[in-house]
Amino acid sequence: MESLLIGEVAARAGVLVETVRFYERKRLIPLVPRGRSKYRRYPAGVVQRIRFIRRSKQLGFTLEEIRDLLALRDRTGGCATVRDRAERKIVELDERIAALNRMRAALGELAVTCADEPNDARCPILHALDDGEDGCVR
Amino acid sequence: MESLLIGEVAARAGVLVETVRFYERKRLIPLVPRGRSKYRRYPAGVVQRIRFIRRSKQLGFTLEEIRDLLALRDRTGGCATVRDRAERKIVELDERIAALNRMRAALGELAVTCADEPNDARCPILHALDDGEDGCVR
DNA sequence: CTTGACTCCGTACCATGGTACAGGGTTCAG
DNA sequence: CTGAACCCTGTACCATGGTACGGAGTCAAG
Repeated sequence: MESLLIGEVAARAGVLVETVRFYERKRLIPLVPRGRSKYRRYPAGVVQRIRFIRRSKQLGFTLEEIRDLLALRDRTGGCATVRDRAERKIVELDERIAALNRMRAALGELAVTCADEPNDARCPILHALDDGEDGCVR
Repeated sequence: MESLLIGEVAARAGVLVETVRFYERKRLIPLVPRGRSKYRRYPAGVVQRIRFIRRSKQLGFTLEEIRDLLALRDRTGGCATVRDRAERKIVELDERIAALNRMRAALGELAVTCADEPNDARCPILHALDDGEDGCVR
């Protein structure tokens, strides 16, 4: 079976060579045997693995979480575990969405107030940022 | 008018002393005159300024954007400009929310499929991450 | 044999928003 | 006068996800 040099892997997966080495350092892709030279010799499957990483990132997983997902992918048989990870991530996404929605709503209200009653001497938005209530002391 | 030492400012604003110095380095709060010693002497208004920063952060502004907002706050009379910044930020928040919603929806679908037809040998989620369509070559 | 393209390693750097020292100086109470 | 508690500067470090670069080795074609 023919093996690929890192540049070929990177090109096929759509990432930079440095990124492939970065993923290796982060243990997302395995350390592969080197030939007589010190060149990495990748099996073709690594390209798929990197694409898996890309898609997982698009779904909001961090590299650390993806390492976990890849481990499940490697040891076939953990469908329920994978689903669990997906569901946890969904909860997290929902929380992030809710947080952004709260910001959005707060800022939307300020913008409306400001649009209704603009006041250069005492802009409603700046005023709210100055005096807003918040649990400041942590 | 009495002035405050940095520790007092930090305590009143609810941040660490290092954070106050950090904000000074980032030019979010002014360089203040020092006394006979080299201690910073802050006017009381700086506490309010730091709270302004905190609240702006809560609304999703970056420190760079907050620097901008503070400049508008300093030169009274830019209510329309402030509103413009707020509206741009709202658009950005909407985009981020939409992106997260897309991730959420995609992952939600995968989780449902996986819950309907779990398969340890070929988990629908892992399978989708392996073969998903995406514009890979950039 | 040389040249160009590729690879290697190690390290530094980017943004973001801080946090944590180390090794000093200052200030105030007792 | 001494010690605690504060302040100073400068630098390094944290996570996140890479990107860039220098200097050296390798490989294939011409």
